[in-house]
Amino acid sequence: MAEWQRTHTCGELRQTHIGQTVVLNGWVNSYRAYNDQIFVDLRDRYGLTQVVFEADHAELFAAAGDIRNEWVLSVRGKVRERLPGKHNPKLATGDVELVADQLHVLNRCPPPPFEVMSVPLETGLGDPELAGEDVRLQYRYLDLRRPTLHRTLNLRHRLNKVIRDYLDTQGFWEIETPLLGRSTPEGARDYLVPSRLWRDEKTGRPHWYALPQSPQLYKQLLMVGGYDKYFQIARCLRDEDLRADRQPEFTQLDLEMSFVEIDDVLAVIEGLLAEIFHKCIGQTISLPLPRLSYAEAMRKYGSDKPDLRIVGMEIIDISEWAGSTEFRVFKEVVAGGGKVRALNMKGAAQKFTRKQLDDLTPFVQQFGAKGAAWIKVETDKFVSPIEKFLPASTQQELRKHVEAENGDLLVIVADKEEVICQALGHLRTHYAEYAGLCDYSWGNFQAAWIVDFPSFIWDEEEKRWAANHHPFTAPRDEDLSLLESNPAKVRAKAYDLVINGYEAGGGSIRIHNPEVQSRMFAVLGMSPEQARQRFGFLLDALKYGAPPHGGIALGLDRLTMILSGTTNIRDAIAFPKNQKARDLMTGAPAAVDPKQLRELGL
RNA sequence: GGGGGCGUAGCUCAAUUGGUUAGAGUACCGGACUGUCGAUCCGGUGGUUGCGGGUUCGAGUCCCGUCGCCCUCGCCA
Repeated sequence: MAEWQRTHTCGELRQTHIGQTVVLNGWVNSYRAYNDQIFVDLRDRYGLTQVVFEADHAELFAAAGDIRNEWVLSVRGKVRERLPGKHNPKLATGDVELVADQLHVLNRCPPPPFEVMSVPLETGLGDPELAGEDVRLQYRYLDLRRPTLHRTLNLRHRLNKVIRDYLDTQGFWEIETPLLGRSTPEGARDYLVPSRLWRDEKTGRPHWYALPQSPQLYKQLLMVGGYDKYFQIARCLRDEDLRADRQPEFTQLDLEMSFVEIDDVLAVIEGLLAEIFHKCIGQTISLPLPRLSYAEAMRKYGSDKPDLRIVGMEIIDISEWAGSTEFRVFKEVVAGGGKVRALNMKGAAQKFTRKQLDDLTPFVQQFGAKGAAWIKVETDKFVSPIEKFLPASTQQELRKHVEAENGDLLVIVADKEEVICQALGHLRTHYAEYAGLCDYSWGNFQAAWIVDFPSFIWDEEEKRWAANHHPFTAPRDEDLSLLESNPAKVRAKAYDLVINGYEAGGGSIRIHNPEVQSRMFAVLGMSPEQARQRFGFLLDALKYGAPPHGGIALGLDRLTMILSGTTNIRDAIAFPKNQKARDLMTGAPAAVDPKQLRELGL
């Protein structure tokens, strides 16, 4: 071992080490210089240790005077107990300090573009004056030194390990699938990779691989291949616009099982989740998770990924009541086939000023609604701009129907059903915290399954039915007969895992019957020839004895984000891209050498 | 592609109604200091107010354009 190499980490030294000569390696977190002594806090992945340089060691002391933040040091010295009253309870190593007798500067560091220095996690003070995210992304290797990111990536490591260990005990095999595949239509935009060896004979242009949006097709083929319990921690790529919880490349736990129905898949994932919560963050979750139908989620929460941390803020259909009132706006919407629904914010009436109530209308207009009516419910009356249209008996009926109590605030939107869901759903999440009807503190995890999704949604642009999940998702057996006659009513054997308002995963039971698969393509307006051209290999495979099968994929970046308590997916990824899909550190995407392009025929 | 927010010192921010030489904290440089620990105290360096144009006696501030970053709608089976 080289003399500069560490014998201990910076989070390790305790009173039991007093008197020992040790070597620490690490980065300078901060330094405090006096006439006759210099304190340096040395930081590594494991913690922070105070190093003291004393003036009686003249040469060493002079060298230590040059030390600046983020230098990489090796310090040898003797561990000693701190002076009485000088112990630092904020540090795990705060009872001791290292008195230096030898210093190796392993590397210097210019003043960094932003301050990395961080107070230890155990102080709970967090990172002071965190620099802007774009600067931190440009110097990601510096940002990664912060203990917060160390902690998140450690959590992510444990998540991966727990998944592998648990699924192994359940008999799953981890199998890799190709990154270079064939572009298939439907779904997200592909990232394409040109082939150097193959090109189109007519145009001379290269043929293309597509990077996987998910290993969907391969995992179904593995089922046909007899690998009845498969999983993979797989990178997926989609060339679509980004969000706070979406990256162009992301990681999924991809999983598939044969000879199963919905309950079998959900049971495996519930077992895995319990293990994850227990082993990654020391929490217990109660099983089984609640299941909500898509229809119910939309009706009560206006969303297929409701945040169930919000309580006392449900949407209630009041169409029947509204249609019978003398208020023209309501009557006309109901007569025209629309709906009227109210969001009841329990006990929130007094929190909203007149201005804030007036601002509800522009808020819902973002989602296509014409306006929002509000009612402050008081013991003996309604306070509302539409109060004059509602005689006392009518008010009484509404009060009873929505179970309104003194102090509740009702927000009413009359429109097409989708518009109401959008408007009131967003209203619910947007105002929950202000209305005091949610607990967003870390540790409150509300998970649920959303089931019974519709198989199809109408694509207005293309004037055809489109697969809501994907075209291989099996319809519920009892809905098969509606496939041709009433596609809108067909429910899929699909399920989403929703945690705290995020879609953490989703999957389905697949179609294993070629005849059903053909009918499915027909509904989607795809001719047998088209289907054959696009998915021929899968259709062939289904013919050659495909077992009934189904699976799920969990978004591990999102899961890490949720478990670590951040709302930014970039905080859960070591080297993320920004909102325009750029890597600010490497500068990707970038132009390439024309020679490379010529080789590819581009 | 649409909507919103932001852009001032290396970093985090301030700057009254459009009005004097654009300030502070931190980092950096120099000095002081016998135990600090997000050290403290004194002094100093540091600015094309993202960029371009316009209005005005006068623009960090108002207008137009443009670039960048964030949030969001569309999009993401």
